[in-house]
Amino acid sequence: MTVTLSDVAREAGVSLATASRAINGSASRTVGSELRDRVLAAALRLRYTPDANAQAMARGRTTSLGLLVHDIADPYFSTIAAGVAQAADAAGLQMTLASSQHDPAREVDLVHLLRRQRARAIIVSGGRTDDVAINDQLRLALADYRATGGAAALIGQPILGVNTVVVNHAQGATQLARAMHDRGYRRFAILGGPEGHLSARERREAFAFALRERGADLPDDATVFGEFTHAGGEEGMRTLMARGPLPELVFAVADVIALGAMAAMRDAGIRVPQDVAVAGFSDIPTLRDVTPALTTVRIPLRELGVMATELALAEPAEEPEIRRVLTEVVIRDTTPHLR
Amino acid sequence: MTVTLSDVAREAGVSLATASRAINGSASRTVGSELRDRVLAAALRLRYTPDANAQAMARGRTTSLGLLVHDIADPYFSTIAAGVAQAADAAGLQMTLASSQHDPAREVDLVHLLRRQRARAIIVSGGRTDDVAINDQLRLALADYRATGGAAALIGQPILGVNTVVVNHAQGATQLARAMHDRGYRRFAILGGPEGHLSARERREAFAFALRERGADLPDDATVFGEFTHAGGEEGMRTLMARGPLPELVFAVADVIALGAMAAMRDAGIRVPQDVAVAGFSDIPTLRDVTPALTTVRIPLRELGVMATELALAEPAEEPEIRRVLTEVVIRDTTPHLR
DNA sequence: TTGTAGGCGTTATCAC
DNA sequence: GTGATAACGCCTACAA
Repeated sequence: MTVTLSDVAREAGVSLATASRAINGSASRTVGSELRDRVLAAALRLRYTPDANAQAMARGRTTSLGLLVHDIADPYFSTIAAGVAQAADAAGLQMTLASSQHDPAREVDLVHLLRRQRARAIIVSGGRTDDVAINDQLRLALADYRATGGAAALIGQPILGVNTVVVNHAQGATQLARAMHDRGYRRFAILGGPEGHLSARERREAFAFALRERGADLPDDATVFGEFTHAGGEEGMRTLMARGPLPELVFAVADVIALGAMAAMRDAGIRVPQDVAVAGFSDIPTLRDVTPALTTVRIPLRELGVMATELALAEPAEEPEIRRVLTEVVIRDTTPHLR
Repeated sequence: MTVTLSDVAREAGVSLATASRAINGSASRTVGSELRDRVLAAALRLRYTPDANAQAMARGRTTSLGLLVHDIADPYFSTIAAGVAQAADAAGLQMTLASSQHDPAREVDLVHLLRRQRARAIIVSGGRTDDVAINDQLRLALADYRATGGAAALIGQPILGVNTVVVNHAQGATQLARAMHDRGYRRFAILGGPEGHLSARERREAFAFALRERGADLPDDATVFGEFTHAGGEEGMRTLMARGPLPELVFAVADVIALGAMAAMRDAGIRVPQDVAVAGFSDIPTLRDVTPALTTVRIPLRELGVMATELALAEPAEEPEIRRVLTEVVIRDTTPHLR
């Protein structure tokens, strides 16, 4: 049914070894041009394709790179994925994309799965939570993977002894808080995402700290927790609206959350920014189509994917390598000067 | 370095065969519970993971499914990908995502690549063009793939003798044209995407035909061609604006194009819908965050991915199976009643 | 139920 | 430069 290299060798009248070398161009050995042409012609005639699995076994390594995301339909991840795809392609690797659907346990399973496939590298792009047990499992799974020759990189928190692209959320959130305070905002609410989500926590805590430093009003219940999704933003905003007097500005720890909040306000007839100002985090590409244009903190998402890929593929060093990425406040139309 | 099944067998004091059966649960043979426990314990102790490549070779099939897209960062494709990921997961398959970056030739290469990997199934989700040579190559590549036991499905045009999910673009475009005419629009322009892109062509021709049937004004140069991207929409709209009197309504053959057009108009100070009405096609999830809300023709994208996966994995029949999907006009705020 | 042995398609190590 | 042949890690008749 399937044409194998032996078939090609027989058809070309050469040995299996020669056929292999002709088609694959061995490292040291070289094949005479006449035989090589005969082999290539035979391969073409028989419509032969090498079996990547067999090659993987014989060579002891594959050519695929695994990318773990929380949700591929989320522009945050699909943008990172585009970066990874680009870098992987440049490195001659195929990308295997696995989605954990926001389930940390599933993420661990997926690392194991990728290890079974003997993927050349694994990139974990979704943020971690403060669940110690799960983090240990993930750390262990990655350690096993690396112990057997796998290369790994994370995007997010460097808590696992693996090469990591660390995004400086606190810096961006701090700058954002100050900029908003400078614009005259004093009463805030925060759509904080999941309580245990580390990046979300970093963003909201830095934001809150910077505000309090300025003496702004930020009661403890100013933060509403919820899912790291559009729906989570809608729901959080509805909670805020039901509560009574609206804040002057709502800081959502992620753009998708901010967009959900804006949708909820639209439905409720609340105007942005006239009635409430809004700021997000990440600067997903979607924002270019949103009006009023959303103020946010820019993370270079696509570059994140590229960097993580490079980091994963880099020569393994003693110490896990950490690459830090700065964030940048981008002020747009949802946060005009207030007074 | 890597722990193999033989190691586990030795550690457990059983034969290779028994270890294999214990860990994998063979079809017919069953393993005594005592031995099984011993094997499982040994595997755990040694942190053994089966080698998927070796299994693939021995079994003659893999557990991965390839998805081809034009651009993973495009919400159209990432939504389809989410559907495929979900269905693939339900079928116990891993998804390998490959992006052709809108290059049809690359798409053909990727099919070959996936064939090398012996992927269990391939789904080609990007629309085809009218390039006969490329289409032949793709057809041939898929035929080769299927001849060696691969399962394939397309989303788009059924021109390749493969199971296909066919979207009825013409129907949606026709209904849209009529609905817009009913609302009083008479002067139109079309942002038509790439000239040779089949889905785009279907949409714009059906739209134009339905309009002319109603006697609406649609000069030949009413259609501006361009890339199937946001940037393509911006550029097309700029061309339209430079041309002189604006049409009453701009029909973009894809939402991303429409969004690009709206961005260009925003920059130019042209108001939607007061100055120009806009309609798109696809109903990508992004639209929920766009204001004014974009009128469009809904394609059930996520379901498309699920259906294509099912179609690919379905029992191979005599005839290639065609599943037709209807589209539905969704009128929103960018196209109010005109007169 | 358990073990033995051959085979899956390539690559790589040796001789020649 | 070319050709046998032994791995690679696992599965699965077949035999016991």
